[in-house]
Amino acid sequence: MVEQEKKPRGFIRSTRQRRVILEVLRGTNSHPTADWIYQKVRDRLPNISLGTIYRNLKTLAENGEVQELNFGSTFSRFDGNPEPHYHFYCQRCGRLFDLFEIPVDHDLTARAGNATGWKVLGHRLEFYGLCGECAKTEGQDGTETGSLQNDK
Amino acid sequence: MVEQEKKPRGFIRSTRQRRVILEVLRGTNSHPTADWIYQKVRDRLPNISLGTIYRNLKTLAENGEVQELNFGSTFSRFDGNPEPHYHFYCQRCGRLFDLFEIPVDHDLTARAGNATGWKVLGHRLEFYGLCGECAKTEGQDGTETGSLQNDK
DNA sequence: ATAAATGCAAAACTTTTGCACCCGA
DNA sequence: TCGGGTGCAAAAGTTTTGCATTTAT
Repeated sequence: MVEQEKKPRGFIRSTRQRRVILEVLRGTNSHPTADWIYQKVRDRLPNISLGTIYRNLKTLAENGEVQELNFGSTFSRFDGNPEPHYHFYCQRCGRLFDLFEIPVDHDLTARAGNATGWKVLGHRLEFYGLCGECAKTEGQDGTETGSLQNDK
Repeated sequence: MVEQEKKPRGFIRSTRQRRVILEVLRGTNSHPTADWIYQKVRDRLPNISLGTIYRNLKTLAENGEVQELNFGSTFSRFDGNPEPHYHFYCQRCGRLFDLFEIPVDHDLTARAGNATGWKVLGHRLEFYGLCGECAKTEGQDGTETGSLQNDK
């Protein structure tokens, strides 16, 4: 039950559902959940099913069109930007931000390979703390940012 | 339903269940799942319930006794070593290894704070690829490399 | 034509929770 | 004593899957 490596499909069809899912995901930088994407896509394709959302997100991730992120939660979030980059997670409001300011350090991957002798292909890096908005209100209750946290 | 910041409890009791869970987790470097821990603990406490495992793992994590890891899967793995360190995930066999060879770079956290102006408290870093054993047998069973987003 | 993709619903899995009872400090 | 902890079972939340049907190529 551990998630293994995934192999890209031979060829993948261009379906209306797949196209809309990709457009929705490319059109936000909020790193949404599958269910959030489902709700958005339903505005344009009312009959789409949640299973199709999941199947397509998996296919798109396997083909490098989107990224699946599994930081600090029981559910996945998706990133429409397939380019490797780092993230920042606000542990107060729960939002996930791109952190383009720190460039991806490919040397780090190489160093890990040299240090272990293994085939290290890449790395994932996520920062955490309080985002600008939440840092301002630090010390206050913290449950009052509820409107922001539910991206789903 | 995004996981928020957790505040340590005032004081936590030392119960038989909590003690055994911690011993089991400290006694392995395999970064096990809650269910694996449950099976192990049951050898010594046959009546323990899975709910108690989860409640204690959460409490222990909140108090800095263990770490919860959420890399690349829908379920959590736990690390009995509370000291910050990096990990390596083998995408072939699914095992998660400690990577003590690369020391934690606290400067990275500081750089992210400077770059964003936010309150960056730390970071999580995980490498992925093929471990020594799996690299040897690469290409044997149709499990291809390169499906995940590699560094370029 | 035919293999991939979809919709629907059920199932699988992981994790949380309500509640009565128990136990450690 | 008494509030935290436990066991049990049910529920919640996320993701996967079987199957008949549709659709892209």
